[in-house]
Amino acid sequence: MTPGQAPTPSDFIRDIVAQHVAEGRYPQIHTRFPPEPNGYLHIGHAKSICLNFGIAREFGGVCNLRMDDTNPAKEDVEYVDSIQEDVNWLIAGWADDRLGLKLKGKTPDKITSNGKPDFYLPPHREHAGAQSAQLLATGPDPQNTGPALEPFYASDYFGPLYEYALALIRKGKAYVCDLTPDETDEYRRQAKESPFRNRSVEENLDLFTRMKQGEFPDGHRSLRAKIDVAAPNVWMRDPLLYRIRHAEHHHTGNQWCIYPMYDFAHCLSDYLEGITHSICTLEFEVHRPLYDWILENLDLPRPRPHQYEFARLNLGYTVMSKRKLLQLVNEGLVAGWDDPRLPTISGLRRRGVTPAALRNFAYHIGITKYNGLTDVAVLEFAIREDLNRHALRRLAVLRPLKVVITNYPEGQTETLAAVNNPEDAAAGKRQIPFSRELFIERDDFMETPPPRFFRLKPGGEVRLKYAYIIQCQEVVKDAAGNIIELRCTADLDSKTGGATASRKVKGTIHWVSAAHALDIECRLYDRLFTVPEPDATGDFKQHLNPHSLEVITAKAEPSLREAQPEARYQFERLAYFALDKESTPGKLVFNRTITLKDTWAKQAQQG
RNA sequence: UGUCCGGUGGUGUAAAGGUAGCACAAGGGUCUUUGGAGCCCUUUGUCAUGGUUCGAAUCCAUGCCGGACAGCCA
Repeated sequence: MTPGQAPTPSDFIRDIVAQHVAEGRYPQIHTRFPPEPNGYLHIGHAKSICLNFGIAREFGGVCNLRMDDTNPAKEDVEYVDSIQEDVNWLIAGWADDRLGLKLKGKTPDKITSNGKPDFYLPPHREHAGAQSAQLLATGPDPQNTGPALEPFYASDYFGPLYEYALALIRKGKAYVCDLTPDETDEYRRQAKESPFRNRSVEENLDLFTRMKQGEFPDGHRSLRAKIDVAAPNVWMRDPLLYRIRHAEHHHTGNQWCIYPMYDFAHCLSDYLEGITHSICTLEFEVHRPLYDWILENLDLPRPRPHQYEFARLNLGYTVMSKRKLLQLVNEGLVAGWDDPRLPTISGLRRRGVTPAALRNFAYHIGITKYNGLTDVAVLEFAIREDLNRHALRRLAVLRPLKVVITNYPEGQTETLAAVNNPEDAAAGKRQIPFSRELFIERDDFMETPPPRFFRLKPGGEVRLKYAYIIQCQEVVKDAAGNIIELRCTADLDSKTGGATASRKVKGTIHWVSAAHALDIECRLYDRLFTVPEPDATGDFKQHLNPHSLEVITAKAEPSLREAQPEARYQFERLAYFALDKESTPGKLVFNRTITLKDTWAKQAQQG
């Protein structure tokens, strides 16, 4: 969907935000997108990005990008970098002016709000529009004197978070527990109080300080909220707030050996940044009472954020969990996180899917609390819709069959005008060479065709796109009986402007001039799995599609030599393609993004 | 098992007590120098049973079905 003409989406979360805006509840709407840097972003994250940035965009707000990095064991800067790149790519030209960033290295300010001590870290205000996206993607521009910006990091809040933990202890609302992990689980299951639950404030303070100082090994003590061990919601049964991890953190190094849990860190990170609407997926619904409890039990002087949940995306014929994606990558079942068969944002990008198509997809699937399975056809439609409007048309033959035009002079070449995009007159025209020897698609010829086969057959006529009507006179075979060449005659008056140009023939096929054709590598991708729900039962890997990638050498019209990485191409009558990052001038490599709809294939299949 | 959340054509989503609509998919037609795109048409739905009401997808009750959670992961 092109920016500006997109209809404004409507869903239950936007309804809530709209109501808050109407009530004037907040000076500005502030959302956030908080991935954990422990894997690459996928199309499910794209849904969330479109929601959070979309809301910021539609209601004049800001959306912070935040690394939710409270677990040093799983996180890595590689992921931080990829997340920034993917977010930047997806929102560029659409919501990049809503992107909330902060000055590099900045941590929350200790301020006074409404007469009380407070911590606060608002987005840097000076950045605007594409500049911020640029900074995010590539770091500071040497020509730009502006400050370097970076995303927010939950790990930048470890200091304030520690203070909040202390405050909870002082209020008698948190305690240090010596139970082992297994014991803790068992006690919680049985709704039993920890024997350490009623330690004095002084003892808790002492123990927690010593936890921080590194006196105890991993797992030997934890900080727990003192709520209700018999609460029906298990998350309220004295949940852990802090655990001991003697591990190096990608962002804070060796500064800490205690790390806050998600529940403690997330609500307070939202608060610190001034988030108004904290939107997450359904699995956090049962955590909401805890989210609220923590914020309510600290004396926070500014308005508290609130959490809202929506259903995560499930898409047919793929897997979405980071664990499974990581497994595919680590076991070499795909060629890295940006393998074009993966539903990762980087994979989709490499495959040739555009940000607009992804945003359009997000618009079409909507936002609800119903946990369903979205048909891949919806994604495919969104991709085709965008590519159809913008892709440049080119002629290429994937599986070549030689054709000789016997009445066309040997050695003669002429150039024919071809339309770049019938959907967009402004895309102009290009020249393509024609000569006596051509390649056509093997599929476009059948010696004994079924009824309604409108392509070339012995004695039959067909239009060569942008060129002549030809008639097949002779089928040449090798000793084994394979068709190796077709000898045809052309109606030399039938090209555009000619006497017989308007003659009606049923079929039109694509072609390339043999002498001028470029050899290009085409990577033909198909769905990664053979079943709609690979992870429904058993091992998802047993459903991998063995034919998810086929590499072929195709023959292409010479203008493709100038193919651009950011451009999209439609090889007419076949599919959309985009240049792969491994392409070089000496060896052009194209990824098939998606095939054209093929009603003939469907018809042929049905018999 | 407990807690929470859901259930509208094949799929995804609208309808805030008043004509069940949209998109994708499927089928048919039209057009076409892409069997693409476009345009037109068609099929298919409120989980069940009661209740409230002039009127229920919507409110209430019960039942049924599905999902999430029950990590010192997020």
